[in-house]
Amino acid sequence: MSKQTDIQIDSQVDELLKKNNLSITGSRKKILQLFLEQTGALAHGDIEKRAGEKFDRVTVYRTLQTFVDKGLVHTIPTADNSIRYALCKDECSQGHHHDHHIHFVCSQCNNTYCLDDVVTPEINLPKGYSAEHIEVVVEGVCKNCR
Amino acid sequence: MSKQTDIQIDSQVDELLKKNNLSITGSRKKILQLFLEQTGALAHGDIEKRAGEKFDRVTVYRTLQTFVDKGLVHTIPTADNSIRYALCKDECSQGHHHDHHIHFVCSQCNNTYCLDDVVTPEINLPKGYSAEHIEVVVEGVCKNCR
DNA sequence: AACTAAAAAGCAACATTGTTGCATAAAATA
DNA sequence: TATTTTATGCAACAATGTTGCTTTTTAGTT
Repeated sequence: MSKQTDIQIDSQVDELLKKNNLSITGSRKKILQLFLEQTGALAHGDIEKRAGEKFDRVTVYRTLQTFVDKGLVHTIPTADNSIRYALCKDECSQGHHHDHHIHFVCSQCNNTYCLDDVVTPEINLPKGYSAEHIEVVVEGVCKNCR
Repeated sequence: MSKQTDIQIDSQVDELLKKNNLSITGSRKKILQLFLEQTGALAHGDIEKRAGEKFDRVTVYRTLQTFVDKGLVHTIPTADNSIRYALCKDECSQGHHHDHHIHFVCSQCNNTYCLDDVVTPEINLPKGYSAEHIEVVVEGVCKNCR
């Protein structure tokens, strides 16, 4: 994958927002850019920090919520009370989430990755339980930290 | 499984605390009792409510932390910023967690269950990643709500 | 049973995180 | 460019989590 120029990212951002019927605003562009600029997932706090104190906290909350509602990003549950958000891949934005990949949290660098090629396994539930969604989060050491 | 009397639960609580080298105090007994009295997992907030405003919030935080440290309870990651805590089964308290079961969150009643009989599956990670712990959370409808 | 050292609980103050209503500003549409 | 719709910023608030310190309770000892 070749590194994109700023201009390329910028137009990619506009396109993504349009595709999801969102008006193009400063905060949405900036936050979406943060997601595109890096591989892992971002917590609300990360975004506030990296946005460079340009946006109100409320705006960040509302923007993230909008992105989740529109299917642009998905949430990743954690055990430390800080939901992570990650960009959905192409298949998501069509309306139904393609949420069948697993997530990986590195215990060293604390980065969160979507392992898009690893499909969630089948789970055999006891009688009476029915599954709507399966979330798999693997904790360990990532390829950059070993 | 037959319903236990209060006295039975009470002595079970003392035993559990002793086994984990914890001094026996009012809040620890009460909180442990809450866990034993019900099947699912509890969030910090649940405990504050059910304890009947008897304990300081700080005490609840510290007690839960102690329980996690000693391996009496384990945490369950969620996507709504409210960590759930659940009692570990016997095998845990020996020192190393027997954390190979999956968790189930009911989208109707919002209860969280440990499905102790459902073992976490093997996950084939990409080259370079190594797993230390695998967490599986299934969301769906539980046997009481369908 | 009383004494003592260690540990936990309670309290107050604070820090962080998340929410709501409303006025203002910016974007989309005509 | 004017108008409508939508998003942002601000202020105030609510909820959640943390820290230091004093008082109380527990467990061990005499």
